[in-house]
Amino acid sequence: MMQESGTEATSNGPANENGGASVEGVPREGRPKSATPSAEVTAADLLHLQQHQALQMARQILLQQQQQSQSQQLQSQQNTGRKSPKANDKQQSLQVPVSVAMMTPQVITPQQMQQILQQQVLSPQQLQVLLQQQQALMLQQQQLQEFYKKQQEQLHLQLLQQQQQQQQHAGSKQSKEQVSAQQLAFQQQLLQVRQVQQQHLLNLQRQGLLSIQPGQPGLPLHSLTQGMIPTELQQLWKEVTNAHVKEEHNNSSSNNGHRGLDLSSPAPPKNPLLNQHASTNGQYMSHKREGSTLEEPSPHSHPLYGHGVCKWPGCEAVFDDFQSFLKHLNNEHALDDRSTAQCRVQMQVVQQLELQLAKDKERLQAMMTHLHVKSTEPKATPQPLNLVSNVTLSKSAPEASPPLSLPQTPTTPTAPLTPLSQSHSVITATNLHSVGPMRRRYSEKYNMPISPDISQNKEFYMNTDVRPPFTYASLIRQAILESPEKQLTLNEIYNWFTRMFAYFRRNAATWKNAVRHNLSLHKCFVRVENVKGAVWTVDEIEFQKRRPQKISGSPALVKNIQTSLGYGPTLSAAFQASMAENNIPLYTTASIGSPTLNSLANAIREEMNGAMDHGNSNGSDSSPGRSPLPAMHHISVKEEPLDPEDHDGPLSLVTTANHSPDFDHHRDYDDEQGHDDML
DNA sequence: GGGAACGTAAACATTC
DNA sequence: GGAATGTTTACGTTCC
Repeated sequence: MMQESGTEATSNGPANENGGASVEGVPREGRPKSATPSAEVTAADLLHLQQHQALQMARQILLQQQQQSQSQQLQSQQNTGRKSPKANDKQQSLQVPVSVAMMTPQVITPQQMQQILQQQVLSPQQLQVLLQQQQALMLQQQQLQEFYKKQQEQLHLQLLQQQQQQQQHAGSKQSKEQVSAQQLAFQQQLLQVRQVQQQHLLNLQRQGLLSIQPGQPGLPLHSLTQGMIPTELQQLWKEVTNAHVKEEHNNSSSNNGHRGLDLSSPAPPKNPLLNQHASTNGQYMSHKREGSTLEEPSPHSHPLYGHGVCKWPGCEAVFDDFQSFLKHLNNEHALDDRSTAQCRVQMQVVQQLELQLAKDKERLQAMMTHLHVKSTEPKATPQPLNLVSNVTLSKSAPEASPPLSLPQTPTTPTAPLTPLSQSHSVITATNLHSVGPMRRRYSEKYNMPISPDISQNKEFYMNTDVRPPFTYASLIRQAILESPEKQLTLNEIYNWFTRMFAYFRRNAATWKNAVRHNLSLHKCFVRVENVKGAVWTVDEIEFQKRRPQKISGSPALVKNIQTSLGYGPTLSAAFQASMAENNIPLYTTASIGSPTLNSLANAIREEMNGAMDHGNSNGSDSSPGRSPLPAMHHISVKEEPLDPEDHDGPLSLVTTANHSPDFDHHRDYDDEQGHDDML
């Protein structure tokens, strides 16, 4: 009735339980983004801490150097009495900008820090990796510190020598040059530290440990991802060197030796960026080809120009002609801090996308591997015939729950392990979400048990909205037989459906009606009045009786088994080609797992024999046309040429086993009559 | 092509 | 009276 749709919302059991399952399923994929920023240490924090430590250390060293130099100058001044007080003031003024310059990049406002904290939340794993790399970096800094100490000692020695010279008659100019040279060396070392930091940071970014949100070109990017960008370094260096230059100029000295360093000079705008890229990320140049954007692009195309729109991130300015765009590009997107930051952002975006792509590729590969499909990469390996035979058999006897197969159990919802059919063995994007009617019905045919499949692919069915390839009758039976008392109320059957299959968590009106319809329609389902109401049980005899067709008695199947090495007529050419192209080892021994072919064959033989023995003692349910005996003989015959190294062999065996009668009945039903159909 | 099994929809009755 | 449950019929599809 149409009331189903109305009752679904208020449905007692199914809706509640279903809702619970659904709710559980949703947060499963949730990501711990809700963690409070203050509760976790971010990469930015670590980086700032590290930078702060390094700069503090460097500043102290510089201060010590300058203080030493200053004290010695004072000493020499006191000794010689030549130095004027002005010179002393200037010498003091020298150290101030250095200190300021060293401190400036470390200044972060609380708002910025909060922004950083909100954006740069790391997981514990990422934090651990980050800490390890931070430790390595700190080690480098320690080495650098040792180097600085050595430098300081050398400087001290030189100053002592200089002092001796001064005592003789030399002026203080040489001392200043020595200090400048030492500071120059220090700055070079500092640059190296920065480069190491940047490289380290980029590595972190590449590893996904540090993600910079696009559209935040402010301080987080400015001071975190780049550590200290070249402009800052230039500023720092300029302040240091200009002080010297100024002082030396004031002292009428001409010493341009340290100005030969590129960074010391106010370089034209292009160079710093290029240098920055070259120094911080060599790959960036090749990937982004940033230099090309600064160069004269080809007249007809430009990476940043398309459809009359500037493709610079966040720009989207429209231009009538290319020249206007070029003018705009050179004017609006010239090299400055903003453009640099935007480049960084874009680099982050690209890196994140690449990372995501790599992850998705890996996931796809894992999925394909799990599904025994070799992805989209064309394979020249021809598909063995056994595969084709397997497919044929699978199609002929689709529902197959191999009693010995598939030892692994999926822990994640990927795809059903149990071979079911050609359409379910190979999960594709189209059939994964098959929402149509059950076009493939397997469990009903040949009395294949569905319990192995359900148990093995429980996670898959529970979490994936894919229609289980079983008939309603089989599912109902399974639900009932899984119950402790082998009886369930209708509502409990509903619950089982919704609990076990994500697919049945929707369209309840349809499938519930079908369940009721099946319960009433099939004689195998017996309604029993119970204390707590009516319950449904399964009459196994009737259940086995229901299908007087197929498998053993099916000439087609027998033919398929006999000619299992041939291409089955039911196998579409396209599917064959696809299988061959993708080298899909559907149910080879590799997919089966541990059992060797011989042991597998023996096991199947034993199962068959046992089943036949069982069936011989109970011929009540056997129809002449359903005897699986011919199939058994075929199995034996097919098994003969099996060679453990022959890849053609096992599949026929496996497939035969796959659609062999209900082995699982041994386990599920204490072998009551699970093999009746076989005879 | 026919029969069987199955899925789906629906009408109707019964029970709670 | 409404919802849940159970029965039955009809029809289309798939498979053999």
